[in-house]
Amino acid sequence: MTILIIEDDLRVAELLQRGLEEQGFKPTLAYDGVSGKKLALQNDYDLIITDIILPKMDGIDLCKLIRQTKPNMPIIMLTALGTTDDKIEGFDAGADDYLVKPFEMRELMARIRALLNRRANSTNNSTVILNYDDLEMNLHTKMVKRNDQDISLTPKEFKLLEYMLQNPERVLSRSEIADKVWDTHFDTGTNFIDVYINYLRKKIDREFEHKLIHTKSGMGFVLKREDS
Amino acid sequence: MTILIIEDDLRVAELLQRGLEEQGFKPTLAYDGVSGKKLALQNDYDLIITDIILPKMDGIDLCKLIRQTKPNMPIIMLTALGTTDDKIEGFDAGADDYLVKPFEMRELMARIRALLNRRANSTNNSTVILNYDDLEMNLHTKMVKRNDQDISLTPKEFKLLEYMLQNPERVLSRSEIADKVWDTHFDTGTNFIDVYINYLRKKIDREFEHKLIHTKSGMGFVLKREDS
DNA sequence: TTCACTTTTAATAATATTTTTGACGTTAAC
DNA sequence: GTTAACGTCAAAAATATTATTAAAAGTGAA
Repeated sequence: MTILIIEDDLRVAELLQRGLEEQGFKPTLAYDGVSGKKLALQNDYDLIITDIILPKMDGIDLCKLIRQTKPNMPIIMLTALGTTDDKIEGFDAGADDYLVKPFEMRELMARIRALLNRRANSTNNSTVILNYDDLEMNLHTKMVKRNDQDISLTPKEFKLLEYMLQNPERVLSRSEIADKVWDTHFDTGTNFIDVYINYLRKKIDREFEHKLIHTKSGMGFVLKREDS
Repeated sequence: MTILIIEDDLRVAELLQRGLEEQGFKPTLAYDGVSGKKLALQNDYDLIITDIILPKMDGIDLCKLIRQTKPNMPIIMLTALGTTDDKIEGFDAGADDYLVKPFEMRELMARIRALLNRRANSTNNSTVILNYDDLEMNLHTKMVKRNDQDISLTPKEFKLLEYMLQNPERVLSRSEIADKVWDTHFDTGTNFIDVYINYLRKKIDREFEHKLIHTKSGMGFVLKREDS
């Protein structure tokens, strides 16, 4: 979960950054309205936290601008301006929540969670994602990641890994793989499956501490967490 | 817009009722948790405002119960309990917002509007400007910019890029592109999509350091930030 | 109609992927 | 321990896919 923090007070910014990191979020900092706007429009954050009083462009205008292109972006205003008029101005600009400084970090976290939960529920997630350990395959976008790192696969590699992810922790024999991934029922006499397993290992396991693809000698291959 | 108010303090309940009616909402009142629950589950309100301290069933349990069957129902907690722990308990129960008494009616109204707007926005998408990285497309003026530099596209180029901007970071197959951009369901046997991708690359990527259009051999094309 | 521009087609060059091969390392049964 | 069978992996060969042109065909405004 990535969060953009737009805040010119360094002390507050760093406090927020640390707090969010502790909760497992990935915060990015911007110190003025213009660079905040640029970051907000050019990247896909899950949430934006902005101060109102900022150099170059204030949080109200910034919020309106972001709303034009990203009407669903969750935005929290976090500011010292605490009158009801200030709050109404913030909400009218398109803020989803408004918190007055000084605030308690725990309350901010609760409000962030409430906002993100709502979005997770409302967006119709029809994308199919296959998961195993820190390996992730999105069948809709055709993207594969391990530990949040993009991995590019060729079509055959993709299809093989897809089959393994559909059958995790199960030993898949060569003939079964040939059947399901290559649609071929006869042995061509070559070891093309071994070669492809090797390609996958290079891309998926080589750079990582714990391996996911294991050989069961005489039987086939398994996608599995630990060696056994 | 119908709103359910669950509040046992008659004075507050009537104040809310009057205030909401003035703003054009149609409020319904419940004076204890059990009847509030019954109303909430049997009717389709647009929003629920509930106190925490209530006869028969408290607002926390009530909120959890409603969430089980109506995960997207906007719920605001409005209560005298103002510690951070109270707020966190409220949000954890599934509240979308939490306001401490005494409150200003105008702030409550602003928060109600923010909550309802967000729901309205999440259903109908009326974005005028499409963004990805430093690429920007204005559907209204038909202007395309990269890094603030104007780019002129032909109608087909524009439609293709629009489709890619609507599906960033997703591999789009040729047949899908043919479907959505050319409205053709059959393979003409020619490589017109490749030609158009090439046109787009010339205008959008050629002069820039980091490329945005990438080929996934055997799969299709992606609009994406870094190479992978 | 002509002109300027856009779209489509098609041929060829450039890349990428898939398959085969074979040398070498491991493993497990005897 | 020896020795087949099995597994690994780099590289070559065979295919398949994609990029780049240029030219032909279509389109709409003056």
